[in-house]
Amino acid sequence: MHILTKRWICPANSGKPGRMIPLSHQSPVSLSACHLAKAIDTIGDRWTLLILRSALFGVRRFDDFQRELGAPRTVLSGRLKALTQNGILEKRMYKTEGKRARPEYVLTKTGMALRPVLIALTQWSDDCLSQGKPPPLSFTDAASRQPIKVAFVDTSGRKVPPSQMRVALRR
Amino acid sequence: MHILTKRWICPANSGKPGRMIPLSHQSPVSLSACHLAKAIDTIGDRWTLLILRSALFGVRRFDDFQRELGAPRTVLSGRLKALTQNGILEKRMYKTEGKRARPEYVLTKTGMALRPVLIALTQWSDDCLSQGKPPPLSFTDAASRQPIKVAFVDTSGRKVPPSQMRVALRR
DNA sequence: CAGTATCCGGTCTGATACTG
DNA sequence: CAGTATCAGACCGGATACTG
Repeated sequence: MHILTKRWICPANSGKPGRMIPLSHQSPVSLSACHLAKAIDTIGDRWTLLILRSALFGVRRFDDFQRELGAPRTVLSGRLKALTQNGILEKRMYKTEGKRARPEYVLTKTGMALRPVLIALTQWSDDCLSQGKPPPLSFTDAASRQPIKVAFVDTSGRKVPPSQMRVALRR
Repeated sequence: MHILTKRWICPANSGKPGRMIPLSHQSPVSLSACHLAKAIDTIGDRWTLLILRSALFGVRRFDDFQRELGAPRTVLSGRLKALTQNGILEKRMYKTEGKRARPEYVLTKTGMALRPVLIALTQWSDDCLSQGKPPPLSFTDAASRQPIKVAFVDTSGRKVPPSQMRVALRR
């Protein structure tokens, strides 16, 4: 039916018709087999994303999430449970001197691995959504103090321009 | 109250307590001023994200989206309208020889700029969510044919390890 | 604190049908 | 095709209260 017969290639879209992603009537991968779709099912929800935002900023306690997000407690409870079950947050007991233990929700390794996603989203917002407003946060390299961006890199660690990126169906 | 008094620094979390993001009771940026929160409000919704997934794979027509996603037509209609109003999709008329014009929804430059976000999400899913299942898609450099990853880079285009990344509040 | 329980009005979802 | 119309039911948002 289309390009997929041999191998599915997705060039960059520069706005010029010739370089546009070719029209297709169906994605190359079914929703049920698509890893991206699975990720969307797991964290692609407004409250869940807002919780992850706060978590990346160091928020860990139920009432801190609740106060900051203004989410109904029942909803927050449900989302934290789901994130815990999916291995993105870990619920653990935090004990301080003299006080009794309290639960806290901490990002697991899997949860921390979402950082590039959320930072890429932040930079998209900085670049495309904010009309003139300067970004309140800056991301920098600890050593050089230069600004950091999210971008495509090859195996040697060199930046690859988006126009050079190709998507192919695994054989 | 916490680290924010001087400058807010967010080191990497390697799982070891000493390197964890410090506990905070509140994010350094209010929800209303946060660019990330704005992005979440704009596209942080299951159907919207699934629509963007299909759009990046070249789907452009109403019924193609509907068939692939199984979304209620009313919902799909609403999401496409919102994405168009937010400048992420452009609704335009596509005319083919002899047939009458039909509408199609094409990613704008702003929409295409979401590609790193969705590819980062795909790679997160590949790395953390898929139990053994190999990813159905591969992302490569057109020239070298090497695999491509989403990562942090500095201004010189060199990859920066996540542990070197710092977040600071703009003064 | 950290939740669970309950209630209510509203929006979203899902299914099906209908129109230009 | 590309939508709008309609409708029942689920889920959400907001409030408040209760418990360990």
